[in-house]
Formats: sequence, C-alpha cells, structure tokens
Amino acid sequence: MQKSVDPELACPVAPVVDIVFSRWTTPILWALHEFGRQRFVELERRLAGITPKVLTQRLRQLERDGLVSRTYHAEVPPRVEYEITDLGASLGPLFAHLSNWADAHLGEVEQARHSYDVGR
Amino acid sequence: MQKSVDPELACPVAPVVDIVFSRWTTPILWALHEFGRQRFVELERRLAGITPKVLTQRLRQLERDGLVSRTYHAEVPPRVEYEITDLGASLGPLFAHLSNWADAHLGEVEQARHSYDVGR
DNA sequence: CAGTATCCTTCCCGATACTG
DNA sequence: CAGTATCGGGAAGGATACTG
Repeated sequence: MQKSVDPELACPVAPVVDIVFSRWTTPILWALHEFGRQRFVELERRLAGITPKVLTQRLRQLERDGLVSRTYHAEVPPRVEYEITDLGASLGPLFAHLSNWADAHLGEVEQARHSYDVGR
Repeated sequence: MQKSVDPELACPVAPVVDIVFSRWTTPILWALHEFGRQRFVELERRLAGITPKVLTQRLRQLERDGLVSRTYHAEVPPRVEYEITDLGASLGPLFAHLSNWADAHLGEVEQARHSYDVGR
C-alpha cells in the first residue's frame, strides 16, 4: 500500500507551506527579521506563550532548512545567538505581500464569518 | 482554552496563516482556482487521499471565511458546486509569489537540509 | 543561560459505515 | 451524489522539572 502524496504534487505551493507556515515559524521569522540577531531567551520572552521545548524544535527546523543561523559562544554563562539568513530574509517580500493582503481583505473575512454565523 | 494571542498580535501575517494555510486548504483553493467550478465528488477525486469528512470540514471553513461559495441544486441526484469567490481569487498573486519563491529557493532549502544532516 | 527529559493531554485526521 | 456519525490512533504541543 503506497500512501497518497498526490495533493502535495498537484499544488505547487504545498511544499513551501510545510517549510514556512508551520506552527510558530512565522512569528519566529518575523521577530528575527524585525529585531535582528537575538539570544534564545530574548526570543522566548518576545514570543509570549511558547515553551523552550517548542522554541528549540522550531529553531532547529528553521536552522536545518537554512532560514536561520545559530551561533554558539562558549562563555559563562553560555550565549547563543540566532539570526535570519539571506535565504530567510528572501521571504521578506512574501511576508509583506501577505501583510498587505491582510490589511486589504481581513475585514471581508470577518464580515463573511459574521454573515455565515448569523445564518446567511 | 484560548490559543495564541500575543504571538499573533506581534506578527502581522499570523492571522492570514490560520485562514489560508491550514491543512488541505491550499490544495483545495488551488484546485478551484485552476479548474473552476466543481462538484464535491470532483474535488474529492482530484485531491487524492482526502476523506469526505475532512473535505467537508475544510470546505465549510473556506465558505465561512468567504473564500469559497457553495451552490446547492435540488435535483435527483443532488448536485452541489463549489467555486472560488472574488475574495478567494484575490489570493492568486500571493500564490504565484509563493510559487516563484519555491522555484527560486527550494533547491537552497534542500541543500541546507543535506548539509545539516551530514553534520556540518 | 540554553537548552533536555519526561509525562500528559488534546486535537487532528483517517477509516469505516450509514443516510436523504 | 453529497454528505453525516462514530470510533480510534498518533503526533503535535503544553506543563513541569532538571542539567551543563
């Protein structure tokens, strides 16, 4: 029995979605893009509600995908800095586009939801 | 009970992500955008692997958000057609941008993953 | 500080069966 | 055809505690 992977293949944007739009990844990338190089604890505080476990998981994934770089400084106490890479920064225009769409159309979505919930 | 609030507020693209990049939504929107108005069973066949339950769930969500319209024809057998709305179609340029990014940079991601896995 | 380790819960999703 | 109902499994995510 082979699994069906057709939906992914049929949609050219699907592969990107897994990389960029997994949970917590956009806030992390945004924070690094906006506020520059940061330490682990800074990110942890900025992304209120995230646990260190999950933050580590996501940062590792982003590092593996080449969107974020990790720099370890062997000091006491240890210091680790995360920074967005050129590849990660290349998502900037895309995020801007997304943000523009939100500004332009999020109101319509809200309105549609309300109409739907009221009962059409 | 309440999910992410602060990280969403901090990141202007986060709200859009929940609407557009939930599971199965991009393949569905893509199919409707590419192949036009379709019946339930057509979508079901095109999105190989999806179950009717999940397809219904996603279509309802998309309908509620105003991205997809549902038209019921009281015939025997019943006929229901789904179509992308103007609001949904307004995502077209965004998807194109996403697709372009994939073409341009997906290779770099693959390369980064390989380097990472090898251990460098 | 920068994470790990462990446990636990929840939620999504797939499979299957059934209905108007 | 176009769904709904029900059940169950498994992975993501949260809470908490601990280490180099």
